[in-house]
Parts: sequence; structure tokens; C-alpha cells
Amino acid sequence: MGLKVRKSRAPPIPGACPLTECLALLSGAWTPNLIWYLSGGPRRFGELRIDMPRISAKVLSARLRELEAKGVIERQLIASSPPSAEYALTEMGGQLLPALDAIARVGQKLKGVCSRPRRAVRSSESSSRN
Amino acid sequence: MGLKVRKSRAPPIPGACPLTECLALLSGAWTPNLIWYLSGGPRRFGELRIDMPRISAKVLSARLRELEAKGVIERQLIASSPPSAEYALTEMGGQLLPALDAIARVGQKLKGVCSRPRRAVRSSESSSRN
DNA sequence: CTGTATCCTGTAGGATACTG
DNA sequence: CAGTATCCTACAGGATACAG
Repeated sequence: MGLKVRKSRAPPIPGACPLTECLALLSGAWTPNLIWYLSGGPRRFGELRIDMPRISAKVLSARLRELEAKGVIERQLIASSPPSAEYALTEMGGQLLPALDAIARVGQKLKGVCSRPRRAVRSSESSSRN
Repeated sequence: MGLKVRKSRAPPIPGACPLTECLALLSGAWTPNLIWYLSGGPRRFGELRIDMPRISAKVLSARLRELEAKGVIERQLIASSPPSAEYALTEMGGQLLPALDAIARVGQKLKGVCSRPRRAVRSSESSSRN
């Protein structure tokens, strides 16, 4: 789809405009959405798969690794049974949100209405998961 | 390059988050930069090729057509010899700038410094081009 | 100069199957 | 549940050549 703000094979301009590098952080068709869904708080692998039904496990995994390597998100493995993993934006990742908000805002103005992800609290939030 | 916020084959989420549709406007590896360079005012085909040395004529042409079809930019053919064409952001296209600025701002904060495109006025600006 | 037409390649991402 | 490994395809984009 759209986001094709992805890691393009052909790097546009050497070191020209400031868009390039920042956009590189968002490369990958799913990356912006991924960050978007993490903006509401930590999220587990499986939950992200539900948030983005059409993403394949392979790609989700790859994007998460990339973003982790770039310092945009953090992974926390929870040793439990079944094992789970939580992903959350780092402080740096949070700095990307204003930009995504701006994009979303334009999207709203240009067409529809929508709000930041405020999904229900995880079902087992206050109960037990360990 | 980065944004690969491009036209992905696999549309992320059906109609979920507001990012998707707006990002679709920016699809294509060069699109964000293209809009960026047009933000400083009307620009000719050849000038854009200079702004983005590594883009191929084919792709530049394709992106321009797409953006024109989407109502983001306007094309003005100037019947002169040699013939020239000017591309400029439409009002709608201008609405995308805040978002791009936000992205650029984050890029700056995260790494370097850069400013909006303020290239020199076209050489023949005040001279003759009929 | 402003494009368009071909051809070709790299690679992002889906599907599926399997592991810890 | 949380991933990894393979395989495969679709398509974005570069190079080149040509056209108005």
C-alpha cells in the first residue's frame, strides 16, 4: 500500500534533505502502523498480529528487530508459560509520534476522522499473567 | 530510500488507522522528497531531476502523474521553445507540508540539522523565458 | 527540454511449515 | 505464544533508447 515509506533500494539524495533519514526509520510498509499501534502502550507480538491482521509473522518479526536495532522500540521478554514478549516505544521512538500525528491529522483533514489508538486494556491486565 | 512509505502491494489494514490513507499519498520512494522540493515553489521537470540526481526520468514522470491525479500537484505546460513544464503543489498538496515538516523536525532532533529547501531563484527567473 | 517505452533486477513481503 | 526458515511472486525503480 501506501506506506511505501520503506527502505528503498535506491537511496534518494546523498545527504540532501532532512526527510530522508527520518523516513528511513519508517521504512517498511508496516512500520508506521506498527509504531502507531505501539503508541498506545506496550503491546505483545500476538496482539500486534491482531492489530494488523494482514501482516505476516515473518515481516512483523523483521520489523520489530529492525526497530529494536535502531533504538525505536524495546523488547521485553517475559519468562512465563506460555512465554510472552512485550514491545514498547523507547523515548526516541516516542519522538516519532508528533510526526505520525501530523500525518494522521492531515489524513483526517483530507478525508475521514479517526483518533489515536485507544484500544481496550489488555484483558488480563489486572489479573494474572506470569 | 526511507519512506518507503510507498505504494505497497499489500494494503496494511483495511480501514483501520488514519496513517494508512495519508501515507498512501506519499507512496513511492521519492514522493516525499518530491513534495519537499516543490514546497519551495513551482519547479520544472529538469530542475527536479537536478534536485534528485538519482531518480530516473521514468519514475519522476510516473510520480508526477500520480500526484497530479491525486490532486496533490498541478502541471502547467508552457508552450515555448524549448517547451517547459512547471509543477506546483495544489492547496491540498500544501496541506501535506505540516506533516513533512514534522517528519523533518524529528529527523533534525534525532540526528542532524537542515532547513526547508530555499534554493536560489531560477536563473532565468527575472530574465526571459517565453 | 519533456517525456514515454522496454527491459531487467532487487527486494519487500506473503504463505506455509516448523521450532522452542 | 513467539518466533525462524524457505520458497515464491509482485512490483518499484534504474538504465537505456527513443519521441514530440
